[in-house]
Amino acid sequence: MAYCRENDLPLPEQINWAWIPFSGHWGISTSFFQIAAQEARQGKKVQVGARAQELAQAVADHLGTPPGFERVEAVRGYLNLYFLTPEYSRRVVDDVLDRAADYGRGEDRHEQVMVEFSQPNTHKAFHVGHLRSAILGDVLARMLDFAGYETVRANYPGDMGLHVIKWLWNYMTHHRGERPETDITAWMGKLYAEASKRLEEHPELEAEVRALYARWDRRDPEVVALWEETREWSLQGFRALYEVLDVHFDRYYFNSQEEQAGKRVVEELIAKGIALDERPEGAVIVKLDELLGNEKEKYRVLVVLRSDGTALYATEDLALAIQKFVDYPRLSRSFYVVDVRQSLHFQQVFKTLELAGYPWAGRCEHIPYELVNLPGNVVMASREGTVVLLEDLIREAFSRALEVVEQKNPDLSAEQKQAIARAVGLGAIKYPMLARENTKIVTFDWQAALDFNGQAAPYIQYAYVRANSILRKVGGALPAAMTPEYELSPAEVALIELLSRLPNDVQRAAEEKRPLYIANLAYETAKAFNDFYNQCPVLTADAEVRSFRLRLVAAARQAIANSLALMGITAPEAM
RNA sequence: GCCCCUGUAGCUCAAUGGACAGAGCAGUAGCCUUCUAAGCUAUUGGCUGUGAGUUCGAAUCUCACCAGGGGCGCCA
Repeated sequence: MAYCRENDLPLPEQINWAWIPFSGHWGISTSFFQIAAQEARQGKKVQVGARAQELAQAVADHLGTPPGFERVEAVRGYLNLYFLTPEYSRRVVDDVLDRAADYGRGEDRHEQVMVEFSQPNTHKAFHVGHLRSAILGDVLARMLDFAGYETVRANYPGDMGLHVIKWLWNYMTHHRGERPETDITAWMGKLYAEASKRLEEHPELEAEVRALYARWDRRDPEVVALWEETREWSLQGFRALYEVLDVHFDRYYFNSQEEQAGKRVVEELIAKGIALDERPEGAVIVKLDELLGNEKEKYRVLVVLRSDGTALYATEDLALAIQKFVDYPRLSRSFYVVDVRQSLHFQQVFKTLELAGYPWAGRCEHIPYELVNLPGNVVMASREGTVVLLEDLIREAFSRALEVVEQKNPDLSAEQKQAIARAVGLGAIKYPMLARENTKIVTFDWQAALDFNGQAAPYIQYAYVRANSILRKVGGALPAAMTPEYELSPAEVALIELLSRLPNDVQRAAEEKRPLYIANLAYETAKAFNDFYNQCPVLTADAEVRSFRLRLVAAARQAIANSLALMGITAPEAM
């Protein structure tokens, strides 16, 4: 800046510093293309590339080598400032070790946010397609919490609807008195699929289902009692699965509880002139584009109540959105992790609430994600039988991981092997759902899901294990904080640089709701560690080198553990 | 008809508007008396769907088109 002023050059609005994008080199860089381009526009006859390099060189000469930096160079229009590696290395390693499990954690923002995710339907199976919302939502909540937000995790099971009535009908007519044994959710799903099949084969039986729905509407005690009992079975099954997945919730909302409240909200909308009551010929609708004066259709029409007066999903969503802010008045954001097909629906609901005058409506946000399909772009649907049940996937992943650990490390105790198999199997399941854009379809196939090599969670866990193994061999306390006096190898510099990125990437991932950034960083850090592991002996190195490297290994282990924790993946002590 | 998402190596995916577009898998050739080989090294593989535009600079932003997927008044 000073140099520009002195030399009568156009001042850049701000200097954008970026990391030098070469591995093994560590520092910051900026470019001079903008200034050169500005000059060109002002009529000076300059060739932008060459002029940028000229400026970079001039500034490099002007700067000399500022304190804290090792050297400064001008390359192809870029000005690169290389850190004084020993000092920065010490700072990063010390920081990681001092803050330990909190390394990467952001400052407390004094803001409360809610993440609603998972929304499983009771009386149905839990398949791999449902897994994405559970894992994505869980990790978003972990990231937001770690980034410094007070985070409320909410679940919203669909515990009433036609699917439940169908299930109850099938149970009452064919399974009365039966109870689920193990794999509750799979059993519930089986009965639901059976109900769908029966009704498909004998459409005349629909009348019985309708009659049962009417009994539910009257709150017939027998139906209500059976619903309550069987609903609890499903919820119990879900709790067991969440436990295995290490996914937890602070708050449960049920759509059965929002039904009446939703109807009251609709009454209010009608009274305010927002909703149009076309009953009995039509439904109760909100003509959003008309209300907003939009020329082109954008929000279209939201149906908020059926013509027969019964509630829809939208009815309940209106009530739920309100309920969340009643329960948590401080909420600065209310996130909905729901698949992308419901984007329009949520835009409509939030816009309707805004029109109704709820001041927080703009703080609701839908976080869309794409589906998990089967090869050939086949959508998972219980009715079609095109599903991979979560129970089956977990069982397969665990047993496959157990096989591998038996082979790799036969001397461990059976208990240890079980724990490792769980950690590895679960990691292998979660990672592929996190290491891609939310808006990209995940194609599930067994082979890829059970491949423990390459860019996958086990690779990252293995790096952790290797670091752990070195430190275990040494035992005792780490050497005291120190600045490395020897010349660090490129592998060491690259590793330290990656360790330093965690805090920044946590913020970025939380702001953009993209676990992908953490998944990538964790993998890259593990890769850098393996590189280091192969090139830089630790235990056999000279005393001073050994001491610093031990600290570096401990820091790497910590950073990897922290990013795995952010992804809800366990770091095993051995593998 | 309108709107949204996706299109990058044979396959699955990365890449704050910046420096030679990178990984994994698959293929090929190697590395275990040395901190765990679930690892590492080397090598093969690309007009980033097409065409314009903006910019000093585009996989990235804008527009048009092509291809695939999804959503659009009483399903959830």
